[in-house]
Amino acid sequence: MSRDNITAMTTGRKGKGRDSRRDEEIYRAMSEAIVEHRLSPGDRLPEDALAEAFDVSRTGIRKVLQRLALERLVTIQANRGASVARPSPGEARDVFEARRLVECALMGSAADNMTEEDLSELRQLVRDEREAQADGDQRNAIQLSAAFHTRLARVARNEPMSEFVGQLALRSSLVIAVYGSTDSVGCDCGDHGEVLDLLEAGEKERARTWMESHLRHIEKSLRFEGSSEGTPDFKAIFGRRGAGEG
Amino acid sequence: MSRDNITAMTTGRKGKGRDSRRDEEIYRAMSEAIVEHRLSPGDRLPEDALAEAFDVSRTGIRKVLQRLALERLVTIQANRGASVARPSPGEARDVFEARRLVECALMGSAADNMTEEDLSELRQLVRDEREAQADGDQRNAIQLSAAFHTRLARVARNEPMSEFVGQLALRSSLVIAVYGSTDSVGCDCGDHGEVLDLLEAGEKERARTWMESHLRHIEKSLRFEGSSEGTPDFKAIFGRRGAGEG
DNA sequence: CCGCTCGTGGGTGTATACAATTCTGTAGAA
DNA sequence: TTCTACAGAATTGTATACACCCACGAGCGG
Repeated sequence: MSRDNITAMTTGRKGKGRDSRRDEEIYRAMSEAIVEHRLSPGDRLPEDALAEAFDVSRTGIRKVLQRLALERLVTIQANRGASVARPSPGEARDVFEARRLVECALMGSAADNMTEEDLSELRQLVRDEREAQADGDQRNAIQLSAAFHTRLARVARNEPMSEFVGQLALRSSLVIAVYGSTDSVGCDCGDHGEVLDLLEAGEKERARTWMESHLRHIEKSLRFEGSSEGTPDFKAIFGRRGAGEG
Repeated sequence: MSRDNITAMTTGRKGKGRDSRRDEEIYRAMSEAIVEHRLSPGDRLPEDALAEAFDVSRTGIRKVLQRLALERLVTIQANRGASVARPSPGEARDVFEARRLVECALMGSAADNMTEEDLSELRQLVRDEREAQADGDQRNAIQLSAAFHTRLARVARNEPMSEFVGQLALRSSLVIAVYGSTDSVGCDCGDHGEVLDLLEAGEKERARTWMESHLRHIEKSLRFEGSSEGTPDFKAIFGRRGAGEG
């Protein structure tokens, strides 16, 4: 969809911010851009430029950046500003380990609480994701994959858990942006539809093991070579020249 | 990583805020006040008053309030300001269900990764908590109980998970503030030291079941009667005609 | 006497101004 | 030529000012 159109609509008049949901809009736009890899890890996020881009003052931008920082999608260094987070290999490992623990643990109550509406929405997401992959639209595919996991977690009807999974899924997109090979997203690690079949059939244990191996498969496809932690590795930065993103 | 010490060191000065970590300071002070029930659920948190209390401008206060809101410790209503969150019964259930899922799942790697230092710090927390309970210092006891669970989660060496547990523990303190009977904290639900013994002995499964029953016990001690969400139900408040209690 | 409308005040939402800090580029000296 | 020191620019951190919104209360009409 067109984030810019939405922005334009709500900004109809450039007057004062009567619209208190503008922050949320900006947050969504930025996190989506990060998840879809239109913003790459390490990219600087100057407040002024963002403020001008969204036609708000730095105040609003700062609020969003702080939130993104709490969610570990951006990194804020004191007096040096914000940039898109670049997860370390350790962070990457933690994120996927957490996902294995949490998402697998949720399969039970997901099977118990699955409704027709859940199922239909999830199957739609699977179709969209397949289509995106078929079209080679990696950006959409990544975003939809994360959306699937997040939506699936919501079936368990536990808000703290589903929110946590949502954050982990977002962070995973960052991890894949840094360490992922081109097909890390889900091409070769099976289809998300499979787990829906298992859940629909009430096969909780098999759903759990499916999710476990699914996440393990993604994690194993990551390539950690040559990225030292903490210090920005100029090797990767110089190598980034030619490729916008893949 | 050892910036906490720096924060503590710089705490002495109350002069002008050239300390850019003042936000963190304020955050800790406020969350601690909430956890220790010095601030009660529903209490208003006007920005001006807080700004004066901490001797900063509203800007800094707003930043902290937004963070606390993201962590569900305070509720921010548009144009109506912030107040200490008042978890609904549903939220309370979700929080404890999430804790059961997550904290139990962490027992395995906690047992694997437990070090001498972990153990000694945890045992110290247990001693402090016992002492607080013996002294009838409920505030400290609550805070220390939450600290124990948070510290224990850190043993699993997974930052996203331990952060999540930390947030859930904080929210639990709020839940107890609203629905807890006086002894909900931990008087009668066993001693935290027990799980340390189990973990030290490598009894993963027993540690898991201990944690499960521990959390279930706390949850069962909650009293949900008479506090409906949002609107206080005046039927229950004034309708003492039919109610046995009077 | 009760209900409705309008005015006022407390408090939040946003923008802007100013101070502090970091980074960059240049000039000078060994 | 190279390293260091300093100055300027750019960007963030913080405070303040002003506009807006909602709640409460007074005044008016039914």
